[in-house]
This record gives sequence, structure tokens and C-alpha cells, in this order.
Amino acid sequence: MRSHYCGHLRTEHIGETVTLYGWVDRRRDHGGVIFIDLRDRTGIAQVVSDPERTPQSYELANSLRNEYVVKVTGRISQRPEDSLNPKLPTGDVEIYADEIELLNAVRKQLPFQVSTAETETVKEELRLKYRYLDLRRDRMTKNLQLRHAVIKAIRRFLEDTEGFLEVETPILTRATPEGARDFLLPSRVNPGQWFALPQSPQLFKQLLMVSGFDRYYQIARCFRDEDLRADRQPEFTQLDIEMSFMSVDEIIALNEKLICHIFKVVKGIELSTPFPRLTYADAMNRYGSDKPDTRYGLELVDVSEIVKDCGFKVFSGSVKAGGIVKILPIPGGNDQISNVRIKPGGDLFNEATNAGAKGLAYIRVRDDMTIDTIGAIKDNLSDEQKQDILALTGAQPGHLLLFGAGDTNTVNKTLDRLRQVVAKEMGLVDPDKMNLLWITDFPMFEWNADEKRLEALHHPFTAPFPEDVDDLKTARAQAYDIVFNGFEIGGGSLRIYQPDIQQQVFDTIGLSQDEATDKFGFLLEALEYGTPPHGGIAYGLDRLVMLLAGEESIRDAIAFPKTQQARCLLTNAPSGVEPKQLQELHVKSTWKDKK
RNA sequence: GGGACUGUAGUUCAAUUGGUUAGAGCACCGCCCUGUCACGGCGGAAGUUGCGGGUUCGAAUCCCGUCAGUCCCGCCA
Repeated sequence: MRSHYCGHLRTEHIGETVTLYGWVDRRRDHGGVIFIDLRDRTGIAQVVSDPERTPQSYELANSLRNEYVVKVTGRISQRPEDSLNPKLPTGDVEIYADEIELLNAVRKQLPFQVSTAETETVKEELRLKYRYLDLRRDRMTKNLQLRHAVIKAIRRFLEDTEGFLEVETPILTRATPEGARDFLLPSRVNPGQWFALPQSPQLFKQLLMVSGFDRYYQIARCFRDEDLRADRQPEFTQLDIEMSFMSVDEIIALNEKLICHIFKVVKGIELSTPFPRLTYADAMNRYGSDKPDTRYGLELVDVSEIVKDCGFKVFSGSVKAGGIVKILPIPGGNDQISNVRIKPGGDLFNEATNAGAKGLAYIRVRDDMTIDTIGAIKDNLSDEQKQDILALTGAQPGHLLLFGAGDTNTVNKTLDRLRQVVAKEMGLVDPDKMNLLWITDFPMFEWNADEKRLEALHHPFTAPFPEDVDDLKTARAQAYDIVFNGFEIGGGSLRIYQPDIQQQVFDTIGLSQDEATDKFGFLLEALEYGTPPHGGIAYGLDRLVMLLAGEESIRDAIAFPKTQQARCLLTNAPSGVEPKQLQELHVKSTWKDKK
């Protein structure tokens, strides 16, 4: 007797007897025909029973409802010519039932329709509360299968082809001063002391390099107690990789092979290598972003030099204050984007001001190459300056030029966002394109205005370029991010393996000797014992799966995700606990339990 | 911490913009039909319009508060 999956329901197996388990897919109370959503979620089988031969099964079939669980034993048969259903993945066979057994009924009305729900948008709140039903739906089943396929491809490649070893690292670990907010757990046996959940296995994987496991990886759960977004969960999964004795180029090459393998196995797509590389400086200059979507052009143009002495104070003042003036040139924008949208109150204006811009200046290029612009530009820029701008931006008839002026960060952020909005609405994004690229040569540090100190852009274990070590403050890091269609899917670096440089980096970010010893003494000490040069990368696995699945929310790539308020609607976690538990943990509650 | 949007039968939506008894598809229940494939036919039940308050002769609709979900800013080495 055959087992019971979709793959066996083919014409070459006609005549064989099979047992199927599954859920009734759609309601039928007619003709003894039911559809079974197979237990392995691979397809739907049509089951027919005969009123003469198996009257009990026939009666049962006619009374079954959606989502009842059944066991069916029967013969694989050719479906009659007039009842072929190309929509069924089992093709043109059906099961001629000997016996239908009801394993379990649906005792309550379903909170939403599972079988036909592909055509309906169910409120996410309900989907999350009844996640076990949501996961029955085709879309979510496919997403989880895709996730599995990605992980399987990763393991095959890293273990079988490249000789990596998976090592588990602790979930109960210690709090770190840098980075995201920690999730903390009180220790019962150590009063007043706390574990933290790992933000990533960063330090442990470096210690594994010290141990000599020169090719480590882990599908690792990570935790960050920060606010959520469509592509961010407090609990998420990284593909974490670390290698010894490898250069940046070697690490990048290996990762390109890995990504190619995943895309080929999972999506059947052949990517070409090497992936393009952009330095951080170039990416910021050309796209205003360190994770540019390069599926379309719309590159930014810096016009600071042209306008630095012009009479328009917003422009010249920005440059004099150390900022910049840049332009987002939009071909065809003159016709397609109305003034209402760029002027105060308009959606593009709001987009700009939300990003921190003070306003949104523009130049429209008419068909005869004359221009239409705001008064301040018309009156305060010379004809030569205007012509220089048109020349530098490559403006053609029909172009719309949008200006960003101010400090460099704000300008880049504003134009980056406008660039994305415009590309989307003008249909410049080719959904079939799969653009992967590397961003390299990040700065080591950036200024934290609130805390008035430098902080690590990547993390404080990132190695600077050797030639930049003399002036760490402005040093570039040997770090790289991998960007997929405008999303950062991974990032890594060579790590510091010399204790003196590690100490210098801690000094630079204002971590005192005492504090560094207290928090990272174990690392500094480990570096004293012949640590090999090493480096690695970590991928956001959930985000990668989301993108490969074509989903817009990371939640659709995770079986049991949290809501934006970091709650689990299924279990209603987090929840209050008994006072006794808190006592044992030496924790005083200052918060009244929410009902 | 802040901004925006949403919340109406089990569910997806509607309700002529403040006006009679809040409607429809699907689901659910009953009967009929019995080779269907979004089957079909007849009938039925189903609502404190998230919750609380206010304005009004009258509130799903307007106002205030609150809860929940989503998107975004801050935040996320």
C-alpha cells in the first residue's frame, strides 16, 4: 500500500491503493465527492465514493464540512473525461474510496475561512490569534516550506560543500553596553544579577575562532528589545557565519556562492557573479542610502559646487555650514508629478519634511528646455548656474529636478525616500529583477549627537583598514553589507584580532578601561592567546525569506510572530506572573498587572 | 515617546455622509438535489457598530477618552 502524498497521485499509479490523511478542503454535500487537503500540504485530492458499493462512506462524504479531518483508503483511478479539473494539482486522477473515516470534526465555526481564504484578506489580528489556522492556508504553508528550503540549501552548501561546522551558542548570556536594548532575565540563584538574551552570537563565534573552529555557522535566534517594523521582529533568526584566515574578497566570494546556491535551489534563478560592489561613500553619494535599490536609476547629483555662492541662502548657507545641495532628477517627472504634490501639504512635500527637510525646491524642464521653478531659484541663481545644473544632472525635456539642501544626512535621507516613492509610483521597479550588491568601506564610527560620543557604525569588534589605524576616528572599517533589491539582508566584517587595537577601539567609543575590562575582559584576554585573523557575516534569515516569498511583512515568513506591540496574540504573552515567582527571582514589581 | 490609518453579523465588506427595522457575498443551521469541481434550489438563525463618555429630537456616522491591529518617525552596534 502506498503512503499518502500528492506525488503519488499520478496517472502512472492508477490502480494502486492508497491511504490519505487530510482536511476537507471545500464544503461538499453532493454526489459523494470531497476534496482532501493532504496532510503534507502538497496538494488537494479528489475523493469519490459510490452509493451502491460503499453507502456509509457515501453518506459520510455528503455530510462532511470544511476542515474536518479524515482518513481515506481507496484506489487511484482515472477521472472521467467530463470531470477533469486542471486546477487540482493531482491532475487527472482521483481516489475511488473504499472507506472514509472521520478522524475529527470541527466543533466550532471557524474564525475565518481557511480553504477559500486565498481570495480574501483576513484581518491580521485574527490571523495571529488563530495562527494555527492561518498556517493551514496555502500562502502561509508555502512560505514556511520556502523557509525550510532556504535553510536546507544553506546547510547543504555550508556543510557538504564548504566544510562548515554548526555550533550552538548560549541563549542565556550577558548584557552588552553597545547596540540594541537587551532582553533581560533575572537569575534566581544569583540574586540581583541578570542574564541577557543574545542580540547575536557575535562574541561567541569570535571565541570559536580562537578555539580553532575555523569555519563556523549557526542558524541562530537573536533578540533585540527595540520597537518593531514591518521587517523587524524582537525575536528573529540569523544565519551566522565566521571564518578564520580569510580575506574580505575570499569571504565575499564564498558568500556569493552561497547566495547563488540558495537562489538556484529555491527559486531556480541563476545569478551572475561577482555581485557589483559600491563603497559606502559612493552609495551615499549616488543614492543617499547604504542600501540602495539598484533595480532603477534615478541617481542623485551633488550640485553643491554650483550653488555654494549663489544668492539663495538655503542653498549657499547649507554648503557653508558643511552640508550639501543635491538633486534627484526624474525623467518624465515634469508631466507626471504635479505642483500640488511638491508644494506644502502635498504628499511628496510631506515625505521630504518627514525625513527632516525644511522644504522641497524644484526645477521643471519644459519641452523646449526652458525651466519653470520656484521664485527663489529664478531670482537668485544666474543663468549660468541654472545651465550648469541642467548640464550636471543631464536634464532632458520633461525632467523634474527635486532639491535637497541642508546637512548631508538629512539631504541623503530625504532624497533617498523621494527616490523610492517616485520609482514605485512611476513603475520603474522591475519585479523580476534580483539585484544583489555589496556595500563596502564603511566608516568605523559615527557621531552620536545625543551621547556626544563616537559609536561603532557596525559593531566595536570590526577591524579598521590597516592603513587607517593611525587615525581611528576617521578610519574606514573592513566591513561589508549585502543588499538585495534595497533591503539589507546581511552584513559582516573582518574582526579585530589584536588586543591593542581592540582596546583602542573601545577608547575611541568612550568605553573606559574599567568598563571594557568588566564587559569584554574575556574577549580582550582571549585575543592574547594566538587568535587567528577572522571575519564573518550574519544574514537576516526571516527578511531573506520574506523577500524570496514576495511578502511585504517579516511576519509572513515566521510561524508565530509578535505584533507591533511585541505581543503574541495566540498565547497572549507577555503576561503577569505570580508574586511568588518574582520573589524567588528577587524582583520587585512596580507595575500593576494588566488584565 | 511621537504621527497617520483602521475597528460594523463567524468572516469580507456596505450603509446615499447625522435620519425609519444597520444590509449583501461567503461561512453556519435545516430541507431538497446527488459526479461534483467557487455545484445548484428553498428556507433560517446570526449585530451592545471594539469599549467608555459627550454633543443632538436623533449617532455606526460628529467630539473626547480608552483598547487593539497596521504603517511610519525616534530607536534598531
